Amino acid sequence: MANIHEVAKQAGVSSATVSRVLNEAPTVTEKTRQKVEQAIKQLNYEPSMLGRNLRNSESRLLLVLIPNFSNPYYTEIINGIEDYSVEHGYNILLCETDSNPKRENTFFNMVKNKLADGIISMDPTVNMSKLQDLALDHAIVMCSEYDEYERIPYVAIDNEAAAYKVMKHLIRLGHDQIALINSDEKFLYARQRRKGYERALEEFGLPLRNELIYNTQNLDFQEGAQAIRKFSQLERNPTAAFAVSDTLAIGALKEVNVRGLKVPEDFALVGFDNISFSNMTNPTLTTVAQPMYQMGTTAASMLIKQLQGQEVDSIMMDHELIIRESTLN
Amino acid sequence: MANIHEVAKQAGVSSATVSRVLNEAPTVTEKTRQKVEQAIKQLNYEPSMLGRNLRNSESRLLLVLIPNFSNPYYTEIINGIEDYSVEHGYNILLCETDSNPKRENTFFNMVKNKLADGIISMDPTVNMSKLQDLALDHAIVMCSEYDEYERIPYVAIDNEAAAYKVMKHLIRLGHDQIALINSDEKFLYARQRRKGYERALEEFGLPLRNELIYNTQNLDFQEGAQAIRKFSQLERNPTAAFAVSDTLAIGALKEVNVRGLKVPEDFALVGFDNISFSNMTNPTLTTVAQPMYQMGTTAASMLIKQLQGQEVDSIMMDHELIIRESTLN
DNA sequence: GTGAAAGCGCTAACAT
DNA sequence: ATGTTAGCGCTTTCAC
Repeated sequence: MANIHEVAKQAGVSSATVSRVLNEAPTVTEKTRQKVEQAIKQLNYEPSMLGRNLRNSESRLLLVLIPNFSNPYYTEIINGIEDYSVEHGYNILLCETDSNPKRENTFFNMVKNKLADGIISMDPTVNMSKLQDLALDHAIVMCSEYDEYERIPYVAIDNEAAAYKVMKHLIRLGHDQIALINSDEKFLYARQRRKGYERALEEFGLPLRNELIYNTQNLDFQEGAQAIRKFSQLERNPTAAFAVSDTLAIGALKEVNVRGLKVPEDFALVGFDNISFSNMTNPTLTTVAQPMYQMGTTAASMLIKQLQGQEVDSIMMDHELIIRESTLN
Repeated sequence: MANIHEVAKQAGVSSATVSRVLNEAPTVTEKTRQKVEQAIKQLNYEPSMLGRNLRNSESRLLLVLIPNFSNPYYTEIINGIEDYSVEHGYNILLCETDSNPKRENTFFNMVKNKLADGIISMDPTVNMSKLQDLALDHAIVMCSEYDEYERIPYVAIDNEAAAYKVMKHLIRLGHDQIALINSDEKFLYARQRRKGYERALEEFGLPLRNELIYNTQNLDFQEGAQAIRKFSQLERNPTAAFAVSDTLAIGALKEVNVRGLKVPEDFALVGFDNISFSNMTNPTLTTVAQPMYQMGTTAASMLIKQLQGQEVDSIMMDHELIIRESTLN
């Protein structure tokens, strides 16, 4: 592969001029530009990003941290990030951390190493203090999950309000024994959704029964099914459940079906995230939708603004309760 | 952020020595090494990959091309690629082409530009001739979908044999009106699976009815549902369908349910890919499993071997028919 | 309007 | 065992 000097030689100009043509500098004569462009074609030349990046000390690469590729929740957000970034001359590198600190470190180092310009973290398991250190002299944005102390700008939804809205919906349908299938409460969103759950109970004068709250290890289908099995051992069974993830709700739905109960007649179910499968289950699943694509574009725009030296503020996005068959009355 | 020279100065050595320490060269005295390591700590130094990569003219970054993030089919393969790559000192960049030639070009250029070392393409819509051009002087491997003319090494399964196996299973259950929900036959895998479908019909003496073959635009749920609607208008309805993707099968299942037919009693259904959700549907879905994770590690190992200058051969992996509720008799 | 030359941060060949 | 030096490919200041 030819380099800039060979092109310069071929065109009978200096490498500086070739560089000017590449960067569309306005000072180049039309004639020179044509000579250079011809040489570029002839030699099939492609400028090396590596050289350019080293010189400019930027890589135009953005890192997107997610715990794993398997959760469909992230796909639309990623689409938003990708579209916005590409449109603004950045590429994104999707980084699966597997909640593995070592792996996470690799990605942090890429930023320190100048191999990437900034990070959008959607990983709830991220090492917050390390991320904050990094944020001291690098562009960082959080998406969905965020820093409670607000030292890193984020885009997210009001999880407590969303959970409250779900509960209100179920309570209005007449349910008074509503289970919560929550993820590990080390995650901020889990704590927030639980808060919304509890606030609704309180406001509607329903008792809080701790045995109706099940905390899962992860968001796999199996965990949702496991929650239902656990609840079935109670003396007084719940008649509805709010799962903080569609994947959990789908696993729960499966188990409820297996047990011969009818949804929504015998048991009502609500998920969270509005993943595409949630509309394919039988019955279809009531869930909370976040404006995922828009969250993605917003996060990307915040990051790129940071890279341009601007200050950015955190943003709360709207959410929406989507009522489907699993909670019809 | 400090550079290698400042570290050298701080440690009272030359930058070459610092480089030696960084690269664990065996010729450095223990004493010198300690001095250097201390200086590195003091200055909080991180070597710049950019400088290193430029010098070594490699980026240790691998591109993985997929048409879109939304298809869960790819996740396990990607996990395999990622694990193997990271273990061998490479990072992967997940590239969504959206079947968009412009986007695709961006990624090809990254390889030409030395921003990435090689490509694993899982995109059936990839521009094969451009990819072949690139393969002339760059490391390329295909996964799942491949080059019919075998100019680019691939890892894949025997699609025709898999389709044949599915059909044999359905025929043995007594079905003689079996529909095929196929994707666009511009894709090699679609042509191969159709071939298996037709071969089975022929070998078991069943007539080929063209109206029982529905070609979809994409693999969305809706297309699967649409296929069922189309079949329902026929005078003689099929009693079973083989969908070349679980997503299509799940959409079809939904529509069959909506129409009040029972699966598998009234209608049998088989998918392809064994995505995790295929075991969560009601009834669970019979499908064909590919050794996805292993396909990923294999593809990555082939690519890295290429980068090391070795010749590699294409590999056919095994597949397995997983019989679940949707085809019980 | 264009060229010469320095330098981004690193590594490797060569010299000591 | 360590230092000196050149150069990977590019951009940009400074001359002209």
